Parts: sequence; C-alpha cells; structure tokens
Amino acid sequence: MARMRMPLKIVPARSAPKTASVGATERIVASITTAIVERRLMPGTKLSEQKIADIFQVSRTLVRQALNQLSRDRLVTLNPARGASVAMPSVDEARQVFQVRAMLEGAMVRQLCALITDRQIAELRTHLHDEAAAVNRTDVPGRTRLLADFHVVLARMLGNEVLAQLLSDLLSRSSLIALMYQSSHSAAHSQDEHVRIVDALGARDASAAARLMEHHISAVEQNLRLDPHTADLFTALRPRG
Amino acid sequence: MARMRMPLKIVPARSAPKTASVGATERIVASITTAIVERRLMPGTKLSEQKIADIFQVSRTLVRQALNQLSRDRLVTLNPARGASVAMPSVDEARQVFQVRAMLEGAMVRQLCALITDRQIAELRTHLHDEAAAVNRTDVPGRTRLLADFHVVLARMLGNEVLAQLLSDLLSRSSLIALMYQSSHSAAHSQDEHVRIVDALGARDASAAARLMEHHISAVEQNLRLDPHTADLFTALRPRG
DNA sequence: CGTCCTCTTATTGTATGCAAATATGTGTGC
DNA sequence: GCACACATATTTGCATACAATAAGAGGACG
Repeated sequence: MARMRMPLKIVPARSAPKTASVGATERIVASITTAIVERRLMPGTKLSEQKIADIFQVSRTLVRQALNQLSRDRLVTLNPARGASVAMPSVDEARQVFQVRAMLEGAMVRQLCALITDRQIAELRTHLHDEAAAVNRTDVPGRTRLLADFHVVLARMLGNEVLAQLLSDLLSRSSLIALMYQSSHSAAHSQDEHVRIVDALGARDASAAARLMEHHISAVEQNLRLDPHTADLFTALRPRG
Repeated sequence: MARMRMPLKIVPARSAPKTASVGATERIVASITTAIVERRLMPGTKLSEQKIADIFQVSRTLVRQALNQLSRDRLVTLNPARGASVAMPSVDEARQVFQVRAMLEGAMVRQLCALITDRQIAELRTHLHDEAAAVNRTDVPGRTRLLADFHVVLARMLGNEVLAQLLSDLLSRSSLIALMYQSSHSAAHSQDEHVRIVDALGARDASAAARLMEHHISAVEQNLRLDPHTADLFTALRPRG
C-alpha cells in the first residue's frame, strides 16, 4: 500500500552504520525528537507503533521503548490502549516550563559570572557568530538548534551535567511549545538578546546577566499566542487523520 | 557475608488490588523507588530482571519498562548487556544535584513569598508538625519522606506541576546520595531549618527565605562525606553479591 | 603453580505471537 | 434520514521464545 496517509516524516536518523549497534532504541528516540523539534511532526500526530517499526525496520518492542522514553520527556503523550501521539502541551504547562526555565537559567548565569573564563567568553562569541549566520541564511532547523544549544552551552560551562541535561529536556519542550503556540518572537530578536547576555557575562555583571536572561525567556513566553482563543483554535484544527 | 544472595527486599507495594489494572509498570517503579529511598536497596545492588519479574509475578517485559523509567530518573544505571543495578552517584553528580536544587529552590521560595496565602502557610505549619512528630518517634522512612515532601509541597503551592515533578526527581536522587555518602546532617536539624524557612515565608521576607533555603540545601550537602577517601571506601565495600 | 583458552551457563536484547481493547463499517429499526 | 447496535478489523498490552552477549568454571599447556 502506497500509504496515502501522511508518510510520517521520520527519517531513520543520520544512519552512521555503527549507530545501530550502540543502541537501536536511542536512534529512534533521537530521530523522533529531532523530527518534532524540527517541526516535521505536528502536535497531535498519531504515532502508530507498527508504522514506526516498519520505518526503522525493527520490531514493535524497540519502538515501544522509544515511545516510553519520549513520553517521559513529555514530547509524546501515551493514551492507555489508544496509542502514542505527539504531545500537545497545555497553556498552563507552557507557562510552567518557561517559569522553571527563568528560575533555573537566571540563577545559572548569576553563578556563571563568577566562574567564567575569557576563553569561555570567546567560545560563546563563536557560538553567537554561528547563530547569526544561521539566522541570516534563514536556516530554520539550524537556527532553532543553535538558539537552543546556547542555553545548554551555558550550563556545560558551569560544569554541571545534571543542569545541562535538565535544561536540554526543558528546551525540547520549549520547542514543541513554540511550535504549538506559533511564536511571534523572531529568531533575530532572540539572537540579539543572546548577544547582550554574553556581553553582560563578559563584563562579569551578574545581576545584569540574570536580568537579561530572565527577560529573554520572559520575552519568548510573552510572544507565544497563549490566549485561550488561539489555543482552542489549534485544538479545533488539530490533524484528524 | 550473611545473607548470601540478599533476597531483594522489594515488596510489591501497598497492593491496592485495583492498582494492578491502572498500571502494572508503575507499581514496579513505585516499589523499587520507595525501596531505594527507604534504604532497603543499597547502591550497587544488582537488579536481575527475572528475579524482579518473579517477585511481581509479571513477565520481564514489564520489569524492563520499569527499569528503563528508573534509569531515566537516575535511580538505577543500565549497563548494556550487563543488566541494571541501583545507581551509585558520583561525587560530582552529588554536588551538581545539590547545586541545581539550590538554584531551583532558592528562586522558588523567592517567588512563593509574593504569592503565598495565609491558608497555605497554615498548611505548611501542619506539615512541619507532622515532620516533627516523625522525627521525635524516630520513624526513619516516614521522616525521610516528609522531609523530602516539604520541598515538593512548596513547588505545588506555586501551582507549578512541572517544577514539582522536576524537584521530585531531584529529591529521589538526593535520598540516594544521602544514603551513599552517609549524611551526618541530623533529621532534627533539617526539620528546624524547615521551620525557619516557613517563618520567613510567613513574614513574606523573600530574600531571607531564599537565603535560608539555599543555606539549608548547602548544609545538607556540606554534611555529606564527599571526600574522595570515603567515596573510595564505599566503592571498596560495595556488595559484591 | 599460574595463566590462558574454551566450554558451559546465566542473563540480557530482540522478535514474534496471542489476547484484549478500541475504532470502524454495516445494517436495521425508528 | 438519523441513531443505535452488532460485527469486523486494526492496534495496543503482555508474555513467551529465541538469539546474542558476557560471566564463570574447568582443563590444558607453559
């Protein structure tokens, strides 16, 4: 069957041939995650176990494992006996995610000011350069990834893997939220705010850095269409099929 | 070694007979989690799939799902092809967990000061009362749970489920860490610090509350035996079942 | 006597099969 | 023409069976 049913735009990941050996499940998780973050899978899309299994040429067992992991990341929701689908974060959840991010990342940059080295500042500026390049050439997947990575890079510079991991999860959720509630916050604007944050870090101005970071996250949140009206509209139009 | 083979002290959870229907996997996760938090499972203990499956009278499939979830909570580590065992958080990981908690919870109480109601303060005092009771009657599992719940209750009062969930995970890890690095921080001392935090919240003194909370978490961390010496000693003595 | 190799055994990783629940399609009655 | 009920088909939930990998025991050789 030619599958006229929307072919589930999940590409089996950059198949480094060795990737399969280290972890077949992880490959599936990574593929679906990037598919969601890169907006190839819309919220609410049904994720049939068998179809995914066919795509990756594995059994449903591994797909189930992957979907379970993804559900713990809140990127997919598991309806008992009714299957998995790409998560549709509620307005409340969206606000909460951004609130947590503001708390975490505000404190993070505050601490970072005391510890960051000139070398690390230089690395950040390189990252900013890459961001700007991606924004200018309107490379949507690339700029999305880089803009998110910025926050994780900061966490890594604190030498805190736990924080980095946590933030990474929150950023994936943020991507899904931004996709769901059509952010009007331009990538260029975000990138500019990143520059200012790095400037404050370079000046070792802890309170300025924290203020800028909290403002940045708040700005992204404010530019979401979190009005009940739009949210219901999305629900109404959600892909049935 | 007494107890050759150590019979895997996992009790199949308070078996509300209906619990099985809503989620067999969750019952296993909950049982193992509480077993770890209540110190019936020591770090490093091997968790054989088949044995657990026998205990819960289910197939290995469900046990694997449970172990996967637990590994994402960092309560168990999964060695590929070598099975699961109760996690042994490194010193670095321990420090990072407490650093993240300090960041999150400091910001949390700061925000909470602006929003908390008198009714909620009263609820907190009730909780403190329960804590004190558990401490006085040296109810170790109960006081451990209550002292941890205190932090989650604060998150819930912010109305932020995302934060509550995150903190809940971090607190489980903290329990495991405290168990691993023999905390010398007395429960009574912790309880006293909780009282002072609630006092600050009652006075709506945001900076005092934040300072006390950060100090509290830092105090718990400082009282861990995080010296490399002791850590190695633990490694040396780890149960070689 | 110690070390290395091989064979055995136990445990994990993956796939498949079967039962249960749900969604779908058809027909009948009103 | 619409709604409800029954039958069918698809999909999930769970268990079991098989394959692959690693640990351990035993023996042979140096």
